[in-house]
Amino acid sequence: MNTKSEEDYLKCLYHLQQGKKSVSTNEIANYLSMKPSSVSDMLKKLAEKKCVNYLKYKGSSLTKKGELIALSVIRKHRLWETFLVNKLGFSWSKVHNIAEQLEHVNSEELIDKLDHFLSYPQIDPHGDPIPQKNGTIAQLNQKLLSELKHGEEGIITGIKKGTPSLLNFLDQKNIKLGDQIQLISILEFDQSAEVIIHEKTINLSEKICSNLLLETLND
Amino acid sequence: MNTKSEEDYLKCLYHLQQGKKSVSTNEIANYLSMKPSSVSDMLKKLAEKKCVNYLKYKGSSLTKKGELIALSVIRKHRLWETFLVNKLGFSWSKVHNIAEQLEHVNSEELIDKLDHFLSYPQIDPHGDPIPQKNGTIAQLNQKLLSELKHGEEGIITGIKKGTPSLLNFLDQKNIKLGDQIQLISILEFDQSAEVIIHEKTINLSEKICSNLLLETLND
DNA sequence: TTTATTTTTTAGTTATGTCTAAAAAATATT
DNA sequence: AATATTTTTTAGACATAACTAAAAAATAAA
Repeated sequence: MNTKSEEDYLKCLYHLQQGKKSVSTNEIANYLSMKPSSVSDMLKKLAEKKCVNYLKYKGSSLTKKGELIALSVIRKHRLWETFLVNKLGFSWSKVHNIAEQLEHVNSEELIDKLDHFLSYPQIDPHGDPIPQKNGTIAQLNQKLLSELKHGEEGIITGIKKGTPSLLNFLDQKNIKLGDQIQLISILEFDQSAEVIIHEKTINLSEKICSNLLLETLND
Repeated sequence: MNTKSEEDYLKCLYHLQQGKKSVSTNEIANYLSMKPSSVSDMLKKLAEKKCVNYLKYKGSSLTKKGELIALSVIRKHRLWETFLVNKLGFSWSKVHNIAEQLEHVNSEELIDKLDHFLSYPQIDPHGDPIPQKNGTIAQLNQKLLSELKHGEEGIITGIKKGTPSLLNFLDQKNIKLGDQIQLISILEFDQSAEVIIHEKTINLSEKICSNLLLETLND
């Protein structure tokens, strides 16, 4: 098993590594609000555990083993965030710190059952993909609601052009960032959309659909 | 804030103190599987934080402050156990270790919302009372289902005389320890009972009712 | 009541994970 | 290419919370 601290470093490395081949000690220190000397120590330790590739003075990267651990922590984090928002009614923006704690609770059965309880979500309320148990993680696309195909679904992650009247409308309908939305059909005569949100079907005008940004799964 | 370790000691002291005025260092060490010397150190520390009354060589007890902390940890533990059993479908007997971890997650808002999500339960799946937010904790009674008043409810915590046919019947109806059950009415002609369990109303014979042990709230 | 036993505490050690300060390596500047 | 600057590592210190071993206090037995 890994300590909370080790898990935090691996997760950090995963996030910083995106696109690059290696991450510098200073970057990690900065991200975790720690001193570079502390980071050196931990990198040495994680290298011994075969979780990171570490070359003195040359930066570090996750091994396959380290990556799988990082993904499992991210999986737990994002499942808990989904739970906090969808089941407990937390707002999208207040769940991070709590999920930071919950992600370190150690029980595979707990996560399996939580995943089931949440109906195997693939995107968290921030619109980030939830890694699967086997470590695969979906690539997401940002799309407008108006660009969705019938049946396709996504998580609301932004508004293209946020006029007060649009924000007001969304607020009144209780449509928020992090909400899941599924396109059912588009009516021909006015291009308005039938969508399912909050487990209810409603109709949204073309103008609204072309202003709602979604994160969607790749097909 | 208190460390996980401090919380474990306070909780332990709460449990060991029931009925007594003070608890010996050895008892605590034994309960927590630690060496008495470690316990002495921690008691000194908790005494400085005004959480325990500690007299060298004379044993220790919780202060009011320490008791409130202990009760809040126990509250978290029992709410999480209720969640694990009632929402995630864990069996009664497998939740303790997970709740041991979850009880140290620190967020008042999380616990408030969890409490609401669970509909403010008063008894956990083991039949133990859940402390309220203000630190009050109900006294429970053990009763037979047949002794309940109309509308009264309880948690199944045992079977008086467990014949194979009774166990078989309960198993077949999926009635388990930790399940909540509410008495609706008793039919006059055969003394059988209408009860609500698993959100459904069913009828149980007098013989079954007089063999099911429940923990119930005091009136 | 003196001695033996048990309990508890103190003193010193260890592992984890942080820190500061100084040294070493890598990178940038002249 | 030599020097200056930045980055990274090493070395040593500290807090937490455990440990072992030895000393001190309390309790039990002779």
